Amino acid sequence: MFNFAQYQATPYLDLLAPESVERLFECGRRRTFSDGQYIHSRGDEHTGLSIVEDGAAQAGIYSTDGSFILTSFIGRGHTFGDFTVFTSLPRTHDISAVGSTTILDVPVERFQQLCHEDAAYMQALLQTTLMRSHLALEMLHAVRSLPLVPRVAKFLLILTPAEPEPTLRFRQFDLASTLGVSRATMNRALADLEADGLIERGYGRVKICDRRGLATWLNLHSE
Amino acid sequence: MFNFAQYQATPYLDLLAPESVERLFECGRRRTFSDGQYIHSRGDEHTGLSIVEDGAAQAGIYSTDGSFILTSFIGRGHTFGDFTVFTSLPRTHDISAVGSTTILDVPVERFQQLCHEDAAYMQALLQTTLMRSHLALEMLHAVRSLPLVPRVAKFLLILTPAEPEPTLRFRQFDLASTLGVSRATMNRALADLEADGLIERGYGRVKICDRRGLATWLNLHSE
DNA sequence: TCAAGAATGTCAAAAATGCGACATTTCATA
DNA sequence: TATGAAATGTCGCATTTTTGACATTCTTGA
Repeated sequence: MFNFAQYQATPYLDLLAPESVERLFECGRRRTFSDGQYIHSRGDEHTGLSIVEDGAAQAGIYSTDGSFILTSFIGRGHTFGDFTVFTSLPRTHDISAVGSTTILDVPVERFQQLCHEDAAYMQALLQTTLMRSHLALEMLHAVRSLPLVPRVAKFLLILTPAEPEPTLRFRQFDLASTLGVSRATMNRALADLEADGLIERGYGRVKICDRRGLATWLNLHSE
Repeated sequence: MFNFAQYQATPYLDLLAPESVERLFECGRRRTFSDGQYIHSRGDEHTGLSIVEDGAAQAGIYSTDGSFILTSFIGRGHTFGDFTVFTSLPRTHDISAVGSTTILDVPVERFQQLCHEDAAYMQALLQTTLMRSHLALEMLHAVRSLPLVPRVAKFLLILTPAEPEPTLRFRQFDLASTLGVSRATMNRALADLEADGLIERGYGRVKICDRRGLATWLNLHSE
């Protein structure tokens, strides 16, 4: 259910039976977005559960200086906006599409009704939420206790999607903001990891060459 | 449901109807702990949902150097161990009692059965989990984007319980580890906040004099 | 294909933080 | 109540990181 070595949560849709997914699809409204397009902003009052049907999305917060602080990568089958369904929180993050993306929006009342009819919807949501919460806590712990390079490694493992390719399409500037360090420092850390053959730096992207190898390296260097 | 100014999540028990709480109490086994006593450790395979019936607990991770990195304060009515019920994760944090504390342990199967009988148990759990997840993400964002003093302020707001008294019984050394800074730096930051009359430093404790004032101060200084 | 914009790689000076040390204060308890 | 242990307050000095700058490389679109 939870793959430690991969540092990735199981998508919501993968926790539901195929027929439940089918029913969910019937309740939602589809919207498509092109690469980089805004899906919604932090502070929006618009409620509802959103599901990535195809493509992917990024959740984070834009700073005033133009940098983007990434919080999570939302792959196919994952949800966002769950906060708005079960608490009275507004949207807490800026979400934008990564590649051509289809989002399924399920209105709050409709989703709550589904949960009422079949507890599996809520249980699956609780499961992904717990896993993602765990990952957030792991990031929090990393940022406070790990030295620079392992810290970067851990963030890369958590934030980089396994599918469709293990690449984070991010400028080093944004990656630096995401870790709370400067671009120069991030560059040095990435150079270190690249020297060990664990990642590859590209123009506007970082590729994890060997996910398992990086995880192993991290275990060796996190104590 | 969620008090922004207070940065505190609603306890699980407060989200349940009194009769539901009653039933839950009948399913669990009570254990009492004295101040500082271990409840369980990170890595434990022991499963089950734990609820703070009386007193309080701290969740965090012990470092090899003896410092304690606090992740959350678990007040009366809050749960922990939720990970073990709905995912296959082991215990992810070290938990210890704060003051004289009574814990209610509900076995996994028993709790799952309750959820099956009444969806309210799961919904309430989902709600607190989402709120706490939100707080974790806020801490994560703070640690990456805020300057030292506001960062300390935000952590104090999130980690310090409102009840029974707004005091964090922590050495500056541990507080420093929790924020990922040195004791000297923490001391300077606390001195700053104290000079503004927002907190009071004590021996082994930090007191928030004016919670609302601190929140207001934070809003002014977090951009 | 080429030029302009954008991102990376790198350096030196400045700033912030960590580290170790030590005096002082507070607390627990003998 | 006296004493030792524990925690705080502070001070230089060493180290790391940031900042700003600039050359280089890569990408995109005219």
